[in-house]
Amino acid sequence: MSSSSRPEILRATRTLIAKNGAQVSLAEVASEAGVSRQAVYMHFGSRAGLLVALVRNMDEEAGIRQKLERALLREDPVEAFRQFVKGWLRYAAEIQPVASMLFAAREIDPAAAKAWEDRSRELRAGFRAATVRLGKAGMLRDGLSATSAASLSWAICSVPVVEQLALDQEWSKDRVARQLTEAALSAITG
Amino acid sequence: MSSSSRPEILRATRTLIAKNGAQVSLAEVASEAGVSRQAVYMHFGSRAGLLVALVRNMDEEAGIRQKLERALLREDPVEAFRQFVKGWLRYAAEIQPVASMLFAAREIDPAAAKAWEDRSRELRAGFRAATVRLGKAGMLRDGLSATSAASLSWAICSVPVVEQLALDQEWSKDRVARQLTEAALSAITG
DNA sequence: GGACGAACTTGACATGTGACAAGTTTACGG
DNA sequence: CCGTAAACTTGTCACATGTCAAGTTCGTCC
Repeated sequence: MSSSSRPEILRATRTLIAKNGAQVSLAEVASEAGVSRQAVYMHFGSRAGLLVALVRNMDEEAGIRQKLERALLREDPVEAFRQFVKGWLRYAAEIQPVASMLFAAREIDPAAAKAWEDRSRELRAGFRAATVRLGKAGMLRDGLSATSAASLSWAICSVPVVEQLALDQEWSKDRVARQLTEAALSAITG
Repeated sequence: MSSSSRPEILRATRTLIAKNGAQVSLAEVASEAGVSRQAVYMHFGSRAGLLVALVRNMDEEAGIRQKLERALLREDPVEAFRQFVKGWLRYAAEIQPVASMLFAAREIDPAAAKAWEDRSRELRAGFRAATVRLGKAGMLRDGLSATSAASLSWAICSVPVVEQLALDQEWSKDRVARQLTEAALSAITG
């Protein structure tokens, strides 16, 4: 058995979440993937583990990391920040259903909490790279360090906010991305 | 049986959440309240129903609605917005554990989703009262209606953001409130 | 070709949520 | 004092998550 059913399980999960939203049981996933329920536990340990793996999988498929790193190469620090944030927000809107499930699972599952924490830290590091450059250009608000500005802008642009806005205003993903980008920029610059 | 055990169940829930966080089963709650598990279902219908009732209960106890309405009485629209938002944020930090549980429950429980939605609408109306006045004073950013500004600032000041920042930065509740207030204000004004 | 190990299956069990049915207690109005 | 209705109990069931144990089926290495 050289081929693992892991990718098949991930595919099945995505299909079912796309179809049914959060109401997806692991038994359904297993059935859709054509494996036993236990196989899911073998590969992913828990529901949260499956969601974490799914997010990572989507990250890689979208090449989001490279895209965001490329955004940071811009010379103008403001443009670098804008492109970075906009890139993240557009992607955030896409993964929102899965990310929200993970965010919710975090409440009761310590493993999910840790996974979310790790992911947050990574992204915050990206935001920080952008805010450090804004700081060097003397553009951050008084009393705001690059680190604090990174936390602040990251929190403002996090998945729950994107979700909330999408529901509230029925804005397009693009409109949400544009509005939040400008909001984050004004929030941390003078 | 003139006295209902409803308040007792709410009290027990609060106690247990304060002690154990989100890992609280309804059986534990019932036991702590000295009633049967079914009694909890009689009064609140579901786990989500219990959380909704608990949040409403805390709202009333804190008199948050009156406090926020009072903030809106300020003459200066900027000060009214600041006081309103700061008032909300300080309270949000207090109810954060319960509110986060409700937010998470929303993913799988339609009743929780609706309850959250209702609550959001109420608060957004408050934000809107503040942004309308900013709009009349010509202080909103170009292309931003009072309604959009309300959604935006409300999303930026929502419970998950408060939670994220508190975790990220280990800022005090007050510091989170101050930073987010200024962030929201800059985000919607020119 | 036979032993070994990884991937996977079947089956069982513990715990939590939520629904349902059939009782019991208690206050209260007639 | 009796009947009724609300509040509550006990007991049971379906279903989801997560864990454990004992198989089976492969490919692979010697």
